[in-house]
Amino acid sequence: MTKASTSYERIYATVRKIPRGRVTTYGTVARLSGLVGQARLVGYALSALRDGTSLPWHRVINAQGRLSLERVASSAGLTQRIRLDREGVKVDAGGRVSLARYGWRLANAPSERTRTQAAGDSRVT
DNA sequence: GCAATGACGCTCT
DNA sequence: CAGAGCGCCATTG
Repeated sequence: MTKASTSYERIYATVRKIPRGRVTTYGTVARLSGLVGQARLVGYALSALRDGTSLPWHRVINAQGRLSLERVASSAGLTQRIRLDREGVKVDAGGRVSLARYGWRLANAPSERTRTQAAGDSRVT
């Protein structure tokens, strides 16, 4: 690891808290890590991981309920699928997971939409 | 120090 | 349900 440290550690710590047999999105991890709206950093941190990691990174998927590794066509994508299936998480043929069923969420977390709305959204309630 | 990249999210079409 | 557009920001070259 070159530097990173704090930000990465936060993300890793959050990922470790993900209960087995459940999946969560990068956005959720980012929020719980204090990086509201910075889901990218989560993916970036996980990309820095390597083989032999004790982190359940396979439980972290994107908000679309898809395995992000499929997106980058990585060989690890298959590994993620196998691991999830082994935990009881059914993955669709297209690499999709039912977030409504396995999605892990917390109540006490800031909403990232707040930021998005203030950015350039005009349809206020 | 600047420019480009990225395991993403959300809304609209 | 799928695709396209826009935003946010740290890491890397």
